[in-house]
Formats: sequence, structure tokens, C-alpha cells
Amino acid sequence: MLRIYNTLSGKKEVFKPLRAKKVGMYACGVTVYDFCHIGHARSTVVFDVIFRYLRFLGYEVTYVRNITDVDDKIIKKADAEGVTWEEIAHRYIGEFSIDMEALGLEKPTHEPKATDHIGEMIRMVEGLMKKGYAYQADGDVFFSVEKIKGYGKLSKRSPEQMEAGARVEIDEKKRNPLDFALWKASKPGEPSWDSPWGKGRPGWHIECSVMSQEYLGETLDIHGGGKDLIFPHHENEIAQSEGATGKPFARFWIHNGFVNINREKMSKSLGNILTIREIFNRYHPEIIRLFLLSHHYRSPVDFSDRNLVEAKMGMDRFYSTRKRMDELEGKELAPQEGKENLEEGVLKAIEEVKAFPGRFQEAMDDDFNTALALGHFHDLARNLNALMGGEGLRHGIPLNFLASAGDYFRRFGDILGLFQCAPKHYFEEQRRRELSRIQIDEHEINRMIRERQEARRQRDWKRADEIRESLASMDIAVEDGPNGTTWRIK
RNA sequence: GGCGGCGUAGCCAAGUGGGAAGGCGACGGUCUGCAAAACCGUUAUUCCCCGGUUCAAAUCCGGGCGCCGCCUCCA
Repeated sequence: MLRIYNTLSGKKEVFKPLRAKKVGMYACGVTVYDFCHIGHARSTVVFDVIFRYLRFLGYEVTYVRNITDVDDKIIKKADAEGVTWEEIAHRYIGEFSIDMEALGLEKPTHEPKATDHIGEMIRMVEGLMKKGYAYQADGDVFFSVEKIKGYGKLSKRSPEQMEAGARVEIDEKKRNPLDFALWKASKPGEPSWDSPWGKGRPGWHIECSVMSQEYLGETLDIHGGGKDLIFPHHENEIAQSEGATGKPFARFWIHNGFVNINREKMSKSLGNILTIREIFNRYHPEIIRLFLLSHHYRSPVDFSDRNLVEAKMGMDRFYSTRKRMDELEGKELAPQEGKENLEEGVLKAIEEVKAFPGRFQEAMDDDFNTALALGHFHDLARNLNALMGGEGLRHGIPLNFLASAGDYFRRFGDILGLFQCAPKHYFEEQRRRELSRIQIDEHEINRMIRERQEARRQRDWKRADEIRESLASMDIAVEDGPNGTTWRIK
């Protein structure tokens, strides 16, 4: 039974969609004016995992993630570069798609662009005006916050409190400082569409109200986004949508926590924005997913080199286990002895492996506790390693048992978007990244390995160890296994 | 000023009334020519501090200290 923390109620609630077996989910996407940063990665990964898990539970999920392609920031960027705003939007939609694909994100069911729904936005604004929720001032249209009941119910603050705090910019045209723009008159050269109020463009909030309704109907099962969107964006969406339809807008509100960099908030002013692409240069995308999913989605995560190295170690361990399982395939094993002959430790490992799917689902059912779920994956790896070690094999662990258990990585890992590479490819890709970082020629390494092999054959341990030492000083670790010598970057 | 969150081992991190998960690191062992990897074992008598409720508290309540987010565009 899935339970989800609902920002609206401030509690975990049992999840039940409006229509049995069908879920409508909307997550706020990005504004396309720059490369994606690690914060975007977190948000998109979190909702990607939620999407996948809901489908795993058997729901037919319609997942909508919008693209904001008309906005002040896009216009500003276009001005700065002396190009059209369309060009900026088009460019960063492309870059966004590249990053999302690299992160292994599933494509949402719909990925609508704001500019494809201007007509519907105008109609919703007209509707709001007719109902008295909105008013026109010159070419602008504002939503009148005091007209709607329950404004502030999501962010848990009353309009009075907000005015008391009053850091709101004073706009002469607004009747109330808290009112927000539904439609903005555009200046010459800015993106503009014809409307009953003259040439203009939509406000930011209205696009999500319109696009969610367009693809998912009047009431959504799940609406998500980063914590920072609770106010004002999501609060305003509720006001618009509920004003327009008179129906509840979203039943479950899910908000992900922020990513800090070295314990500081990531911001342009601090100059510590970390793009996804910069991180890809050094780490396999699954490592980034592993790092992000090692924390509960609502907690803040601290991004630092040290923490990422830790995630890489964890991922290496998982793939090492999977590599061992691959190597075992097709090997002849001693026939299985009676169960009573298995040692206690082996039996315990088998029991724990069998318990994995249940434990994984239990963790995910509890508000998508991916950190706990990954803990269970670590247990799985440890137990499988133990079974593949001397003890297990000597006792004739049936290969088909190992194979089906190894399949857990693929099947349940898929829900987290992890463990989907062939181990060989994972290590090769990561090695490629690291080699380019430490600037060492692979052929040189292989030459030294061969030389050491020769020394070992001649039992010249001193020479072999010297070579190993000098490789170590280049951050190369040498490993002698039953199938020969391999190396990796430390 | 208003609203919200957090404080669990050297580090990262689950756990929200009755056993302190898991990972990294460290140390000891098995394996190995020696190592590495892998495995086994050890590594928090106790969860920021003080008080309270309870048969029982990391978990609930009150107070204190410290850190952070939102209230303005923001994933």
C-alpha cells in the first residue's frame, strides 16, 4: 500500500487515484534559457522514479512535464546575445533533451510547450475574468487573490501574513500587492500574441494550469515540483485552476528538496551553479542518479566531490557484483546437495536474497524511500557475493537461483533507473572518463601490465611489485584474479 | 517579522513509541607470491542539550542551543 507525503495536508496519506488504476501526474519542468544544473537533475530524477514506480504498481500513468519556452529570462538572454527569443528557447530545449536522455530519464507521456497552448491560456483568463477572479489594467490581466477562498492553503500562510511580511514589489496597476499576472502586455520586440487585451504574452503560472487541465483533466492525482515552487507558483496554480473549474486542482502535492553545493545554496550570485554536463564529464550518469537517490527526496542533499566519490565507490561495488555473476554464467557447478547440508550462513544469505523484492517494495511504498531501498540493494549485493564466494559454490548453490536473483538488479534497478548497463560497458565508460581526467595513455598502462605479467611468470616479485608501485603512483590499481590481471583507476 | 524544515558513529544516510538499517573509511581475519577485489568479524549502551509524558522515547510534549529553506525569479 503506497503512502505519499502530501504537502497540502503535511502528512503521509494512502495513495488512491481518482480513477482506479489510472494516474494523472504533472511535474513542473524547466524554463529553457540555460543548461540544466544538478538541481534540475534531482527534480527530474525524483519524478522519473515516481513515474516508474507507479507503473510498476500496475497503474496506467499519464505523466506530463511542461517546458516553459516564453519567459522574462529567455527574453533577457536573447537580448544579451542579440538573437531571437525563439532561438534561445529552441537551443536549450535541445540541450535539455540531451541531458535528460543521458540521465536515463523516461520520456514523459506528454511534454507540452507553453507556446503551443496560448489560445487555451487566453480562454482560461477570459473565463476567470467572467467569474470575477481577474481584472484588466492597461494591457495586463491580474488575478485577484482576495476573491478566491483558501489562498495560501498549500504554502500554509494567510494573505494577511504575507502582506505583513510585505517584500512584494509594488506595482501601481495591481489592486492588491499579492495579485499576480495572468497576462502581460508585451513591449515591442518581445514575444507577443493577439488577445482581447491587446498584444501580450501569458504569465508564468497560467501555463501550468492550462497544460495540466488540457492533458489530465480538471483534477490531477499528483502535482509535483521543487520545494521552491510551493510559493508562489503552485499556490497561484491552485487559485487559477480552482477559480476556473470550481473543482479541486490536485489531490497529492509532492515537492522535492534542494541540492546544495558544499553546504551552500546553489545560485548564480554565488557562482556555484553546477551543470549536469560538467558532472557527466567525470561520472557515469547512473552514479549521479545513485547519489541523488541515496537521500530521501524531500531532504536537502549536499553535493560535494567527496560525496560523489562515495557514490562512485558504491556503484563500482554493485557493478563488480554483477560482473562476477556474468562471469559465472555457463560454468559447471557441483550438483546441488541437500538443503540440510548447506551451512547456516549460506541458508541465511539465500533467505535474505529471497526477501529482497518484498523489502524493496515496502521501502518504496513508504513515500518513495529510495535511500532505504538502496540499502536493501546493498544487502542483496553482499549476499550474492557471499553465495558466489567459495562457500556458496562449494555447497552447490543452484545457478538458476543466482541467475534469477541477479535479475533483481535489472528488474528493480529499472524502477530507480539504475544497474541498466552491461557491467563491462559501465566500467569501460567510467574508465574512459577517468583516463581523460588523469591524462594517461591506456596503451602505456597495458604495456606495463604485460611487463609485470612476465616478471610474475618468472617469479620476479621484486620487479612485479615495482611496476605495481609505479602504476599505483599514477592512481592505477592492479588486481590479479583467477582470469588474469585487470586494472582500474583509483 | 511570518511560515516550514533539520540536528543519528570519523564522514554520508535510513529509521517518527518496544531490536540504533545500509554505505564510505578504519582495524583484525580468510584468500593471495605479496597485494587488490570479494567475503567474515569489530567499529553509536545510544540518537545536539535540559526537563516532562509513558511500563517503555532517537521517535510524543515543553524549553534551550545550532544549522538551513521559503516569504522576490528559482528544480
